[in-house]
Amino acid sequence: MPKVDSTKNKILDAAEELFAERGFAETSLRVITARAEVNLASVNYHFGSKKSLIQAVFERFMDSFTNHLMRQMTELEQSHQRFSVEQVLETLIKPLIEVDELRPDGSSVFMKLLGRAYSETQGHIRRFAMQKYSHVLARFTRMLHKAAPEVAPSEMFWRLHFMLGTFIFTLAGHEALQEISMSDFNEEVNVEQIIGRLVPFLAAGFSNQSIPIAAQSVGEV
Amino acid sequence: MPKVDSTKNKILDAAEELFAERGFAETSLRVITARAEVNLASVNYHFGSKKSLIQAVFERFMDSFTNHLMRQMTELEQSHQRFSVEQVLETLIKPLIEVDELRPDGSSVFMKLLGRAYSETQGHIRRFAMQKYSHVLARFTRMLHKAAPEVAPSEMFWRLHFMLGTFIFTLAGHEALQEISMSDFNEEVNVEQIIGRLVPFLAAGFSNQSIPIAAQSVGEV
DNA sequence: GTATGTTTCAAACAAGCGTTTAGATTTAGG
DNA sequence: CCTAAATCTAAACGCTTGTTTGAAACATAC
Repeated sequence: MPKVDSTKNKILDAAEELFAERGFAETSLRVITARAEVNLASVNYHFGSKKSLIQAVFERFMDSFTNHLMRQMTELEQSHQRFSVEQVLETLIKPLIEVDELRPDGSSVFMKLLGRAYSETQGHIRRFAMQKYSHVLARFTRMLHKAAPEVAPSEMFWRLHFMLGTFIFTLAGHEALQEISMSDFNEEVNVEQIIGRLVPFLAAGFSNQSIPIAAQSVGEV
Repeated sequence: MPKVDSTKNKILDAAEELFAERGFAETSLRVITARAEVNLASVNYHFGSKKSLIQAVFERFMDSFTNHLMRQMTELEQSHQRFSVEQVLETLIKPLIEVDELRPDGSSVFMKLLGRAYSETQGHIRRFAMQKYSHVLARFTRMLHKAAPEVAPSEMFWRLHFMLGTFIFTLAGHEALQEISMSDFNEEVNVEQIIGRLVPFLAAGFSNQSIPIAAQSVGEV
């Protein structure tokens, strides 16, 4: 797919930025088409409705991200017979960063958008994502299980979602945190450094042996 | 403050539920006043604007929560000379649960509302909260530092926000997760059990000794 | 009981929304 | 070059939004 400046793409680009900045409901089609420099009616012509546009925006960057991620997971599996939880988590880093570096301004639109999609609109996007990208999540889960077979499946489920939550939540709001960090500690940190702190934090939580409730059978892969 | 069924309170109660269910932007004053069984104009009469109403809703439950939390922290400080990270995190549990149990239907409105407030509206509520409740956060930070003095201040900052993120994110979306857990593992879990899994997970991450970048001085607990 | 201040109410307001329409313009194929 | 399909455009549609209005209802005090 060549990167053409078609009306459709101009709308997607503008919508992506604006949705990330202001949220879905708070962004009108008029400001989107104004920034994209296209006619108002073209949104409905090309996408049918605003709801479909939101989904199209979400799908475009999510496809890109999951493709990167799948490649990273394959790479890890092929290069290492055994791998750690930390290594599995690290497969997220490159895709997470590269998806944003493609953008012209380079401001991390992806993370903010993901945060919006997760919380907004009664979780309707979330359900869609769980369906369309379930195979990616399943593969990621399988790799985590291989890295830490001592964690029981149901416990694994919860810890995985704890990790996803932290990732999305932290990175979606990272700009505010970066500001505070700068003013409180005179410490300039970029997104990669935040992830660098985040991964060990999560890996430690994930691999934690103290199981709160009933311990299940400890199997093997 | 006696629990009066004043128009003002009826509006706050209805708005709280609806904001949690559907978000701020997606909830109109008309549905709020309809559920509250009051006149549409009374919102502007009592609160001035919708924006002020949102802030009033947020403030009411946040005040209640932070009061509980402050009491819990005092209790822990008075009963133990030394305490663990896990114990500090556990001070969150009761306030988190009790704030919701006050509600008539008992459905965890608080967590959902907090999630909304965190992500929505350009972080405008978040900034307001950081300002008004900064002393609570400061005290919580101080207690964490006392529990784990080996964690450097800047590292502490990040880990604290990782934890906050996970807490809010997980609990805001806990209903979806509970559903999945039910269908995938036939495991019925309540909010307390989720928190029961969450606390050790976070404590392990927080106390993690493997520091990613420059290793600081390693003290003692 | 009348006067004063507060609260409620139905109705209307202007503004913004997503969407539709119908005609102009551009594009592509024979 | 002509035709037919695809795309773009300005204008309007119907609807919902937050807010305002001015009178009615209520409460309180003298």
